Amino acid sequence: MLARPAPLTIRGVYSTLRKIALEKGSGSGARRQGLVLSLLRSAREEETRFIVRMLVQNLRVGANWRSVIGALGRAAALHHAKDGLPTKKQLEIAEAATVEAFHLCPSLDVLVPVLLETGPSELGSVCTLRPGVPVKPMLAKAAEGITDALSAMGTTGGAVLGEYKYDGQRAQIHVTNERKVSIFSRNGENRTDSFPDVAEVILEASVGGATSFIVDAELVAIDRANGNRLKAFQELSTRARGAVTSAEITVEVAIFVFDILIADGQPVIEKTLRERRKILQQALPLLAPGRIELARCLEVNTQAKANISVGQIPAIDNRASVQPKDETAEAVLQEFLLTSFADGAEGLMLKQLDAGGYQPSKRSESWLKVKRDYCEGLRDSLDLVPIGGWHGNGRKAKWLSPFLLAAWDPVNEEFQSVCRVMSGFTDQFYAEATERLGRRHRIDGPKPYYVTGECCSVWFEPAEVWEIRGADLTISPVHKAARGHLHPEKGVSMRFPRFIRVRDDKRPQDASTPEVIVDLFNRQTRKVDTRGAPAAQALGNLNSSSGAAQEDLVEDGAEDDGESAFEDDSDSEPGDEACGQET
DNA sequence: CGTGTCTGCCC
DNA sequence: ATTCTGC
DNA sequence: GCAGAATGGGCAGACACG
Repeated sequence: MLARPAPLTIRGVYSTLRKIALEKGSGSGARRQGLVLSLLRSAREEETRFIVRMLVQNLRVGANWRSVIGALGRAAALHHAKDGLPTKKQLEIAEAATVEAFHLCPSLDVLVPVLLETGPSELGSVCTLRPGVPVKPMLAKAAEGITDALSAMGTTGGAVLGEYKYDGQRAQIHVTNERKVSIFSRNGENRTDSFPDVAEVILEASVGGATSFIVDAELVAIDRANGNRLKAFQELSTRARGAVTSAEITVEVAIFVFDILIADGQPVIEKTLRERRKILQQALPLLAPGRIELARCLEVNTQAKANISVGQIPAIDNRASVQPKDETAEAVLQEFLLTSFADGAEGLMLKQLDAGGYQPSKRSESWLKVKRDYCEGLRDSLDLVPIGGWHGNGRKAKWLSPFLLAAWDPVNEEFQSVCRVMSGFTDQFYAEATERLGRRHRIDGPKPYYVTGECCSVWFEPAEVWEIRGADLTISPVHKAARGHLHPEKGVSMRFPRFIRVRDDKRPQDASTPEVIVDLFNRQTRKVDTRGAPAAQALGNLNSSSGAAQEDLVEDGAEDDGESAFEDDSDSEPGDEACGQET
C-alpha cells in the first residue's frame, strides 16, 4: 500500500486551483485532469465534497457571498475585541455593518484592510459610495398585476410612479470628477470597454449638469432607422462582449436612465425617489431621443381619484405624465401597462415616490415589477409534452430534472422540442414524475419522430401534457418547434419557462402546434427579426408584426382539435449513440 | 485555420 | 431570470 | 420574509483538437 498523501492545505489547494485555471494549450485537458486527480487523492472526508463542488459549480455548499462577508465582519469584531469576547449583539452589529459596507463598496481591496486595521466600526467612513466602484443595484419584487402591486405597496401608498420596464441590460454608469466613465452590469462587472457609445452619450448629456455622478439605467437595443423602436433583448445580446471602438458597434443602444445615487460627489440614496428624479434631471440636462432618455413614466395618486395636481415627474416627450382627474390610479396604470407592451417594453415598475431611499442590493417592497407573464389574463402558456429528461444534481439528485418539453406538429407528425423546464415543480411532483415518466414510460432512446437538438439521458414515450408558461418566445438554434416556419432550421423556444400544471384533459396529440406557436411569436411586439433568414416560408403572416394595439390574447384552453392520428408505432428505437453521455 | 464544445455573462 | 423549500 | 439551491434561453468568446 502506498503512503497516504499529505493532507491538503489551504495554500496548496489554492495554488493547485490556480494552476488548473491557468493551464492551457494543447493537452491542457489531460494536465488539468491530473491536477484535479491530485487534489482528490489528497482529500479526506468532507474535503472531497467541497473540492468537487468548487470545481463543478460555484461552491454551492450553503454559503454565498453575503454569508461570507458577514462572517468576515464577525471575525474582525472578534479580532479587535478589547475586553473579553464581544456580545452576540456586537457580533450582529459587526456583521450588518460589514454587509452594508460591502453593498456600498463591494471591493475586498477596500474592505479587508479596514477590517484588519481598525475593525468593523470604521467601515462606515471608508466604504462609501464612490464613482468608480460599483454599488449593488436595488432590485424589485414581482407583483401579479397592477392591483396586486398597489395593495402590496400598502397604506404608505400616496404617490406612486409607474415606469417602463425596458427589456435590455441594467447598467450603472459612473462618471468621476475627472470625467472618466465606468459602466457596470447588474452583477458589478465592468463593461466600460464594450460600451464606448454609451460613455460618449453620457458625457454629452451631462454637460452643464453634474460633473461626477452614478446613475442607474437600462441599455436597450434600438432601431434608429425606424422611429426608435425598441428591439428584442436577443438583438442586444449579439453585441460584442469585449473591447470595441465606437466605429465597430453593430447594435445601437439607447440609455434609459431612471435613478441617481450620487450627484457631484454627494450621495443621494437617502433621498426620496421624487427628489432623486429631480436631481437626475438636473444632472443630465441634454437628453436626446433614441440615445439617452428618462425612463418613460407616469405619476399617480393611489389615495383617491386624482384631484391633486402633480406633475413634477418629467416624461421625455409630450405624453401626459400625470394621472387624469376622475380616474383611479389603478385604471390609469392598467392602461399604461398596455401602452408599455405596445411600445415594446416588458411591463412596468411601480415605485413609491415619497417613501424611502435607494436601497442597494435590496429587493424591496418599494419597487415592484409587473410583467405580462405575471398577469392573469395577459399571459400566454403552451401545452407541451415531456419527452425526455436528465438526472438532477444536488438536492434534486434523486429525481429527473430538468425535463425536455415538446410541441406536436400534426403535419409532419413529430414532436419538436421547445425548452427544458426545471422550475415550478414541487418536490412531490418530482418524485411522482420521476417514477411515472422515468420508469413506466421510459424508452431506450428517442423516437424517430422526436426532433430536437438536445440529448437527454432519459427518454419517455409521449404520455402527458404539461402547461408551461414563459415570458416570451425566442428563435432557437437548439429547439425545433415550428422549424421551417420562421427560419429554415431554427425553431422557437421560450424565455423563462416554468411548469404550471398537468393538463389531464389533454393527450399528447392535443399539445400546442406550430401554428399556435408561430401565431404567438408574430403577435409579440419585440421579436428577433427573422426576415433576413433565407427561405423562411412564413405562413403568409411574416409581416404582421409591430403595432400590437390589440395585444390581449390568451392561448391555452380550448385549442384546435388536433385530429391527426398519431399512433404509437411499435418500433421503439434502441438508444442513439450520437448523443454525448450524461454525467 | 476551421469546427465543435465549454464558459461566463446577460436576462 | 423563476421557483420551491427550509429556517 | 429571506437565503439558498437548482437550473431556464441564448449569445460571444475562449479554447481544444484535428
